[in-house]
Amino acid sequence: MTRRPGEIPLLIAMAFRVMTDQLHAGIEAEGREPLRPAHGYTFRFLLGRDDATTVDLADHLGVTKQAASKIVAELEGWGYVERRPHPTDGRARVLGLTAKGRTYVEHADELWRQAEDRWASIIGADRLDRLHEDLRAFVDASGGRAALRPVW
Amino acid sequence: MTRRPGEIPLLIAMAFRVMTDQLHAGIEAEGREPLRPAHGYTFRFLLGRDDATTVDLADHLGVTKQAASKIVAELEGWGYVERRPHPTDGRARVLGLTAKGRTYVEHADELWRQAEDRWASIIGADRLDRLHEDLRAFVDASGGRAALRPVW
DNA sequence: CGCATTAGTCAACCGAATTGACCATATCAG
DNA sequence: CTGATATGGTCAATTCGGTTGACTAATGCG
Repeated sequence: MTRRPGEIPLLIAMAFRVMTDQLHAGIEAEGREPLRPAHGYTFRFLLGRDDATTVDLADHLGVTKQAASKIVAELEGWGYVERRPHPTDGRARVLGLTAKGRTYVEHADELWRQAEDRWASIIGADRLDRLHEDLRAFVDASGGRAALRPVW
Repeated sequence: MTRRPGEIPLLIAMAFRVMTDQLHAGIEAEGREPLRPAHGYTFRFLLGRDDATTVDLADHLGVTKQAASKIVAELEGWGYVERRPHPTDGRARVLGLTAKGRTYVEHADELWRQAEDRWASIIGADRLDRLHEDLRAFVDASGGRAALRPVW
């Protein structure tokens, strides 16, 4: 088969767009704060670790600590995230999800599941699983953790 | 298999990042103008049609006509694109690739091929083909042509 | 102890988009 | 044919999300 070169990245960009748009539509319909993908990735990051600082988040997102700090401030203002003093380091603040934050993540997971299910219903769950593996393999092989950043 | 919900979009974003970064590295190494993804998509769009106006491009990219106009102006300044008067519509200008623009596209195709080959060498060409189909199926089923826009 | 490093903030700036106002040409209804 | 409306394009101001740079305060290693 002859793939047109450059088509895969284009399709990837579009697929990402479609999925996030679907999620975003779901969120907006609920009259929620204007949460952006970066916020979602922040939630997911904080779920995993309970000792993360703003600098850690910045590193994870692939942005400067100032930018990460802004994001955190926003989320804190909306009550999704809280900053607690670090137990041992007087300079640092430990980030954590509030109850509201955790509730939101569960809700978002449901929406993601729906988006993924839509895709699965088109190509089949097994192929979606394989696609998942292939994406993972490519990303892992390419330095493991690509910056998440704005994409153009 | 239990996929973690929300992981696929994350991986998609990362995969896109990785591919475009690889391409960008190739371009930059050649001391070329700072071409961005939007420029690439513009080239690809103009290759297909020879009667496109700035408004058409804006629609394709999913941005305002002002934004598209800036992109075109930039590309025109670098000699990749030219604006000719529209044969029948006195307001409009027809966009077209210059020889330099077409040469560039061929070159970019080569770089894309390389990026895709890298992926194929990891997961196998047949799986990449299938992945390509699956992306296409999803995008087509979701309104066919998602806006290309900034992705977060 | 002293000095380089690090977490975080404040402020200025930047790039790439947006909105809004506008002009000139096209198109359509009467 | 003419007048109203829609459309392609430009100019200017603003917005948004990020960056760079300078700084403070706490850390931790020699």
